[in-house]
Amino acid sequence: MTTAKRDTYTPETLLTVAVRVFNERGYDGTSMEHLSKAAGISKSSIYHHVSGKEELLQRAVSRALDELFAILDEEHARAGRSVDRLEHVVRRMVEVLIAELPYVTLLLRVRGNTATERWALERRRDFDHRVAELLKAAAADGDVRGDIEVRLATRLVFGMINSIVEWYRPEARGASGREVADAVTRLVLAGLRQA
Amino acid sequence: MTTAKRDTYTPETLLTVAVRVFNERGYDGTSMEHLSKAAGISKSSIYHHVSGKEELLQRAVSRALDELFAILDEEHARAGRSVDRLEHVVRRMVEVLIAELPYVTLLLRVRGNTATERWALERRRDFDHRVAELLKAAAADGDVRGDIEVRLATRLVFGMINSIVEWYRPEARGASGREVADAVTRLVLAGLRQA
DNA sequence: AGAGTAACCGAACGATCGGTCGGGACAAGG
DNA sequence: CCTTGTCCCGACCGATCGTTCGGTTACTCT
Repeated sequence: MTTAKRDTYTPETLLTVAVRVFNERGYDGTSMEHLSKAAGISKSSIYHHVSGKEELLQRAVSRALDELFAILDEEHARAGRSVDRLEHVVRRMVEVLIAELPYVTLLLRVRGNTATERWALERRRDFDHRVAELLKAAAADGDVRGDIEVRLATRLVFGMINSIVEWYRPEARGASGREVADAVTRLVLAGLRQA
Repeated sequence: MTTAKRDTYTPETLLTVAVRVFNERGYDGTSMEHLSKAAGISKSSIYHHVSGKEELLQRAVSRALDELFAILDEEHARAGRSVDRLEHVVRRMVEVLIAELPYVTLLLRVRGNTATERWALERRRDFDHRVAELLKAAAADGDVRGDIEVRLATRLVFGMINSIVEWYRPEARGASGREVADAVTRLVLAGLRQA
């Protein structure tokens, strides 16, 4: 029983199209008409696969959040010196962000207009706090410079990492995911580590 | 002839309200009904002051762009060693971003759905290129590390700076504008400068 | 007081929004 | 062959979109 169906849409394949359009036009700027044009099926047919526009958003941001939270469960993020665990998390965040680029992009742009968006914002805050605690622990160990506030540094580092979604394009072979992860890790840790 | 009118709206004061709402709900997610509620006047009254929704966006992003471009004309951005001019521009970008927070926030979120948005994106790209050339010159002087591509570093630095709009709130006395500018400049330059 | 005008309003415009509905095309299984 | 269920469609729903319009209020100037 292999998946030998006709080339028809599933909720997953439809999501791929929807997320692309959401990122191009913004979630609010995307109508179901836009989605139907991009998917090549009628507007009403979309409702055969998903309950509506918001379910597509929910599926997309959930996927991104799950991948990000999974980083914190990895071995190198749980054991070892705090500053090294932080380095691992930073590197993996960049890698996940690039591997799941459209989904993370959408996640980082939600504004909180609907219940789904507010739920996503809340989970994002949870994740941020977990990483902030890592940086705080590294500071307590004396492994990062003391002349920049931990809270401020966390936000700036997140800002740099998250900004990748604004310019990274996998098709344009400017820099591979690994190269970007290297550069970010080097730049951030060089700026943070105790001289 | 001082401006001793009644407390009535002008295009400028209306813009202040509109930009606030745009940032809360997103431009596409904001209806003229939302604006009228926030401004305390009727929907149709808004059209007495401005030609429509898009003019408000145009005024806002123009203001942000003008302030940013003005940085490049400042003396410290035009004379001296490239790496020092870069440091000055980075610091001033943070300061302008904080001083004109709502306007720059809106600018950084345009997606390109309308002609106005596409024009804003183009001017932003111009600004980015100007700063990238500064970093390139500093690299040619041997003042910044050579193991990170200039193009990549530019984008990451812009990412860190621009991310400030996502969390900085002037009313919450967490860190003053100057403190943030200090931290960013230190973090960025420590990561960039040749060891 | 009267004229002029800036500021504002409620009602309504056509267009588009997200979503619903009844039914048709088509492949699979008997 | 006929049923069954998946997949899809055009037509349409009430609501809301950005915008327009005719008209009223309220302030300024003479």
